[in-house]
Amino acid sequence: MANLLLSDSSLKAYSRKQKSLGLLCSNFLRLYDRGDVHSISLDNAASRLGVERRRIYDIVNVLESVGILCRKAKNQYSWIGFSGIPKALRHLKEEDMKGNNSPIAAYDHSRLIDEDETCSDLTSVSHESIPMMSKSSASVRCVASENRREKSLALLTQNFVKLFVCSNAHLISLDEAAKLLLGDTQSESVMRSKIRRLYDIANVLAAIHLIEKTHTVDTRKPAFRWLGFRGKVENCRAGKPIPCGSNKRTFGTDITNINLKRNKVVNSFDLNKSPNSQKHKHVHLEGCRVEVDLNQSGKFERHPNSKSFIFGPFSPIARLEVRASKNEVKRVRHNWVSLASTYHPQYQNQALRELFSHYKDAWKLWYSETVNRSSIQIPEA
DNA sequence: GCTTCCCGCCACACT
DNA sequence: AGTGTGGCGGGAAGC
Repeated sequence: MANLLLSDSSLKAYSRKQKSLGLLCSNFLRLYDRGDVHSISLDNAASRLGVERRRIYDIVNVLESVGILCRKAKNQYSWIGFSGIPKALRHLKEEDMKGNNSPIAAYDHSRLIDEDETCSDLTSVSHESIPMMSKSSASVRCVASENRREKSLALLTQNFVKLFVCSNAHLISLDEAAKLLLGDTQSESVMRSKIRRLYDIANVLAAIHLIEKTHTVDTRKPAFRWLGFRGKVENCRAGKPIPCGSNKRTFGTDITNINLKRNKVVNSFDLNKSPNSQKHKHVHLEGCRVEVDLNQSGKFERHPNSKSFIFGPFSPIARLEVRASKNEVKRVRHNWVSLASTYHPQYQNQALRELFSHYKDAWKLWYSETVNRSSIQIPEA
């Protein structure tokens, strides 16, 4: 089926870019993000987009995880749209607050939704789903199913999104995300395989502008920046051109990726703002890869021993955001405390639990020795 | 040479 | 048993 694309005479050589998951996702959205679409057939989507079903599964699993779609039945999905994202994100956050961090708790609701569900309220559906899961957990089949679910792209997506929405971090490197989500003691090949999945997820999330792919400032390692949902609904609606400033292709009428290139160099996320205002946006984002300028603002003092801490993915980097107001700085501090207090991922392997525990301890220490001017206490896990 | 990620095999789940 | 779903990793494009 995908070869239909290649049969086009205008396409001389194979190009991976033209078949990317991100591009396919954009076209998928363009196809279905219309007012009159309520139900989506995977077969229909695959044939209209000129790809194999397998690729559609990747997309719908990620989109469903962020509330854009909802599985209705075999081969059938309900279209919720971008308006479903805030609710889904809120749910993930609430779920995290309640301590439902385990991969199992972060259920795959696609399996559990009754066919009669309207999916109009993803949150309520989700909360119903969790107890259903535990009730049936005794069965062998469910154990096997859970095992599979633990590895699912949907769950990985949710946990990936949680890294941002539950910690208020807004820049996480690929390495860090992989370690947090997948563990760092597994074999090289397992890790490599899982990182492939992170790329898959990132490409879809980037296509809906929830994140953008970027690099860490210091090491130039690949990283993901959280753009969040705010203001994205209109800009992301399929069919609307991506404004200037982005090197992403603008989508014309061709829904099947032919002759269209993806450019991952620059993803404009704030499409109507100048570069300067984007800088400012970092402050306004609930961002915690804390772009709070310790050196220039003078609001924090760097502890002489702080360099000895290994903070892991949520390191309080020393780069400062000059324009951060006192309240913002205070809020950021509080966010970090909240992170340490509420983020208790249920890692399966001991080493990863220890790793996270180490990060957390390092953070507590750093916080208490350098910035703790308040009486906020970090409860024990 | 390393990173990124498309592709499709095939195991598992569902009907 | 047939079909749907999706984990997984090989390997090639891209850089």
